[in-house]
Amino acid sequence: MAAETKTILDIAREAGVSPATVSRVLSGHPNVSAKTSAKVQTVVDKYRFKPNSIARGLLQKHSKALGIIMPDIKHPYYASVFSAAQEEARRHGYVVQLYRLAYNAMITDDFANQLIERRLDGVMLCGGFIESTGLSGLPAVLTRLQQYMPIVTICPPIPGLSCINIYADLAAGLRKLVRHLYNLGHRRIAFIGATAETRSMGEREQGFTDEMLHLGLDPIMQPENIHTPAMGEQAVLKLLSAAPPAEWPTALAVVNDLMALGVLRQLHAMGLRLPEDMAVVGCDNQFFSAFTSPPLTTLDVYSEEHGAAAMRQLLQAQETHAAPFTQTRDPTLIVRESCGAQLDRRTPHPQA
Amino acid sequence: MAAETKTILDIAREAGVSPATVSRVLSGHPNVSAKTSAKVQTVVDKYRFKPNSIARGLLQKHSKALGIIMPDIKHPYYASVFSAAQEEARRHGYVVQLYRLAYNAMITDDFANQLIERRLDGVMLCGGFIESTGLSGLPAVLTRLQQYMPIVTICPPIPGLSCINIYADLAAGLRKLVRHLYNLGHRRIAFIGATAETRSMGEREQGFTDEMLHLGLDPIMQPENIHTPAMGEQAVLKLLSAAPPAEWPTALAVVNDLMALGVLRQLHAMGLRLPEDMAVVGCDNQFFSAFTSPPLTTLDVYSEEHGAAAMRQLLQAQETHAAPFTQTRDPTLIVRESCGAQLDRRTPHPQA
DNA sequence: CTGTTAGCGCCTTCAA
DNA sequence: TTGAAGGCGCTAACAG
Repeated sequence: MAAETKTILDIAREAGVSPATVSRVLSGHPNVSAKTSAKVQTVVDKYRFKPNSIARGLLQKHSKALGIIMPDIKHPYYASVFSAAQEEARRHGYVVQLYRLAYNAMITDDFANQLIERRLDGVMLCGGFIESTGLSGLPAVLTRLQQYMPIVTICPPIPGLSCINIYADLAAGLRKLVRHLYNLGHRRIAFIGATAETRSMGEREQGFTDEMLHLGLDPIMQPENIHTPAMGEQAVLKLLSAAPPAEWPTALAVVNDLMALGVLRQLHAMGLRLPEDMAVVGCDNQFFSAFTSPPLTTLDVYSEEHGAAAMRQLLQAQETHAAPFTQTRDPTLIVRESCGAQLDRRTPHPQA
Repeated sequence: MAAETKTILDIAREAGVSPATVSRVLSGHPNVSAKTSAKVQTVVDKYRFKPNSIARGLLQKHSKALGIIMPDIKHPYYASVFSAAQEEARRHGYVVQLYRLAYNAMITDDFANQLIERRLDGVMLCGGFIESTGLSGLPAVLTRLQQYMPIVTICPPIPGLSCINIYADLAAGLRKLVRHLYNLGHRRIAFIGATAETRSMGEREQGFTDEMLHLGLDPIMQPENIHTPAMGEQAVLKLLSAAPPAEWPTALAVVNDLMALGVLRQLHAMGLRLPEDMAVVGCDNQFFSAFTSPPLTTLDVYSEEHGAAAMRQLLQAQETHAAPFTQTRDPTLIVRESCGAQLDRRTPHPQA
């Protein structure tokens, strides 16, 4: 391929100038006479010459490439973050590279080395092992990586690591959700998908439990480590078969909208009317959440805004060695029909 | 950042050998004595030295980076393709960069130049303008790009362009879908989302129409250029308000599952029972399609398989200048409940 | 087995 | 305003 790619030297020769001059016109350097510039431009156009950005990068010590590390681009949450981040990077002349890191995979030294060898200009981390609560060398690896390039994370702050950090306060979000259900008359509320394995999931659970206790209610927990639609179905089955219908919760808070997909389906399959017989709320406000039946009440967690903001900070961190900081925001409650908010309030919901 | 990055020269000096020797141990070259190798390795480890892959690339004339061009990574179809392609590339030591190209945006010379300047080792194109049916300089731009790097496309073949090409035969898929509905007793079937703007969408429409005519039925078309859930809602509204209920179609074939999301919702909102009052089928078999209500009968189009296969071909095309070829496959019918296949066949569906 | 030499393609002083 | 020279960090001959 690229059979006989011309170099800046070829162009210079043919234009009868020095390579330095060609370099100058290529980069729009001011000190070139209009005549010389035109002469060079002609040859450049003739061969559609494209300077080798790799060679340029070698000299200027940058790759104009940023890494994005996430567990699964097929998950709509990550897709949103990635998409917004890519667009922001592009606007600044950078390309993004995706590095997949499985949900349960540690960032090994080898993994970090890849990023270093590629001389990335920065790295954005989102989800996956970054969120692990387990003991690990995570802060150490990232601190080392950070000596080579700026890092920004989209997740609750990592203890022991100081870097730019942006996230949605999911605990606050879950509190909103619980309060909302409470105001609708619900007293027996279950949380589906509880897990302490990752911090962002742990935060949801914490927010739920805190608010329940605060309201004097007994939190009903249905733990699950995996939050797929299929697990949502199973979780409902387990939860509801553990008690007689009279003792069932009247509302279900699901750890995320993806899992809620399965919850809704299972509830339908059991012949329950939604939201009359059972209210359901989710979290993440995915593209499909307005189109479930019934449409899902959920939490907007600003995936795109955070992806773009994180990228902006990363770009900025390269120039100004800005001090690490944490930025957080409370999710917004999106009320649709699955919570039953539109039901006639004069017929109060059956209470515990 | 990267305060005082060591170079191979520093390592060589400290180890008391030549840079060439360091290079050799780094790349596992055989001709190095165990003793020297160990000596060098010690110094390498001491400084956690990472060779600059950019510099290496400059010499070896490769970037070990591949470009993936698609319109919207948030769309689950593209996310699947991208995800599988990334994984395949990674396994071969390559990174992938995402280049977004809006649905209706032409691949300009500038866009192609970016790829060339980055000295990508190959490019994969999927969806978007690549699929445009309009007159355009598309083959010209891509043919030029192809002089610099191998190209593989995932879409129906582009007239005037010769490159590796992988795709699912959507026309054949739609024929399957229509026949399936026909066998279930449906005679009035509408196609929602018809458009000739892109070839892959045009193929779906063509397959639908062909099979309807073949069966002696009158194809009912509801054209739409945009295939989002929201447009699905509107399309149903338009279609059904154009005729009295007695003349409504009994089945709807929707151009893709995303749009079907809105179709299902609107049908629910109108109080129709699904699939009894109206059968619905989609296309693409997205992750959510098994969890709609009712679960959607659809077509598997091998997004992941094709993403991985395309990447494999791209990698291979670099070494062996393999001749361009086209590979296609018929989508698989995925029967779920939205088509009514599980309904009691003894009570035949109301006929036209 | 190891070192020397010569660049990869570009940019950036420094002189002219 | 322009050119010459040196080097970014690495590897691939070619000697030894």
